[in-house]
Amino acid sequence: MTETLQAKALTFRPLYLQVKESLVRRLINGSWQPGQLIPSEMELARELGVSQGTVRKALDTMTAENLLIRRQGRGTFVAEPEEGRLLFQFFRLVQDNGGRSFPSSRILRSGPEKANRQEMETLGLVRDATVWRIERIRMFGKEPLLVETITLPAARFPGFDTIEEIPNNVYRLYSQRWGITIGAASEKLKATGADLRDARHLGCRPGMPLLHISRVAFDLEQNPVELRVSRCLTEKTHYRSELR
Amino acid sequence: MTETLQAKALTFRPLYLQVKESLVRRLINGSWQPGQLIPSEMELARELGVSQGTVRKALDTMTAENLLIRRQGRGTFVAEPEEGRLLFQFFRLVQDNGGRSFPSSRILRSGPEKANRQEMETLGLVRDATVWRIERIRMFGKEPLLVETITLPAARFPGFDTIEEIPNNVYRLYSQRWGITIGAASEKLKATGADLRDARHLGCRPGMPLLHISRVAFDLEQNPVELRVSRCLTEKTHYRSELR
DNA sequence: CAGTGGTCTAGACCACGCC
DNA sequence: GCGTGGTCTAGACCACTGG
Repeated sequence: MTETLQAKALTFRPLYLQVKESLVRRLINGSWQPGQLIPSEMELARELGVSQGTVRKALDTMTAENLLIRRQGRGTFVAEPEEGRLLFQFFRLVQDNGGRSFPSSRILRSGPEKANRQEMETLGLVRDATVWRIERIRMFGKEPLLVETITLPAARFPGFDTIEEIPNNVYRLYSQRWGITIGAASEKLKATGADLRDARHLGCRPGMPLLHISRVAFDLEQNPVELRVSRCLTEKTHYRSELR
Repeated sequence: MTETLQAKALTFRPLYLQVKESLVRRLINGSWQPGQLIPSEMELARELGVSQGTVRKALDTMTAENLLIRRQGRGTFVAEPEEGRLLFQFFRLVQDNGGRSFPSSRILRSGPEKANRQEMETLGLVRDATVWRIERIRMFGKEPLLVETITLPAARFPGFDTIEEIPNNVYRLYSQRWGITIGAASEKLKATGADLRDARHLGCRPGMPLLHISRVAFDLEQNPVELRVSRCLTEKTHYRSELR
């Protein structure tokens, strides 16, 4: 770290941010795997040639971003994509009765396609780029909850078409198979009426009000890597948003 | 602060949290007003008999909760309810074209009522408690955006009925008139069809899909103080949710 | 009991805003 | 130039975990 000391007053970057980036790089390039115990503050401080306090500040900001989990007396661990509570970090649909179970999935279609205009724009693709497009229904027990379309840039997910069975938890798959960690997402919500396809899949009448959620998910480097459009029944379920 | 040193190993509370609570109390009881410059870290440290670092940690957590705004070189200020960006902390509706202007309001009705079941439960009221209920339309220019009902416990907002004109920004009113600062809110979103009343006010057909948002807002002590139900057209507007 | 993260302190220097 | 918050360091002690 000492050799990267900045020129004074120009392009000042705090040391702890440089440390943080160096550590995030280890997450990105996979040298630190999800669930793994990382070295202690003292070890990292020695290794990087900075004080323990500076390492701590870097680790604290990463913890605040849900990249790490710190446990007093045990150590600092790489957060697992969608484990435990984190499972619900990106899943905001809650049953009205308070239950927060996780819906199962049934794949409708899956395969390579040409990106449409919306996909090109949100995922930053060139014209006619290939994407993997997955359509599935998600349900609580036997009750259909939503139908969704997931779009992935084929270039970032090579060999996706060779996956034998697409799991319910795809973020975990992205991490395990391609080392892609979803760090943030941005959702746009609208109310819309069910079209004929929605109605068929969800077992409702056409025109039924649906919650339309379009999500762009970003990797640790802030690149958009997934577009997901969900159309959701909200008779027994709602979307929960906490404003802080 | 020294006289409140805790008994060892029992009910351990970090010093900086005690400091934080002591400072939050100044916000609650109004001795620090919105927009005001508060004493510097050094002054607070001296006054409370702790180190500057401990004060800093307290101030940092309060800043993270949007209670304070720190500006290097200038000082630390009490956040103004719904000022600048904070205006949009609790306003998640964005125009599809990217505009984030703030809709105007037209009051439909306003007055005292008996709390209904939902209001009793979410606001923690006794049976037949009096509430203020305000109904209004909000619009971008001449285009109706939503109709909403705001419910306030009369006990927490004495004299609300004497307000000559209810402003667009009610959170600022709560703060100025009753010293009640909204610190957090929780929203439940559903898709629903417009009823006859919605249709009349919003100028749409009955059955039109609407975004139904029901919000409970909390003061700095985590008491629920406002229930707000909004029914929103989403043809040119969407609800934005950032997942981090 | 050793090792980890969590808290607390004290002091130095830096970047920023304002006069 | 001065005062503010922001960074960085070093060291001490505390609370928690697991062997």
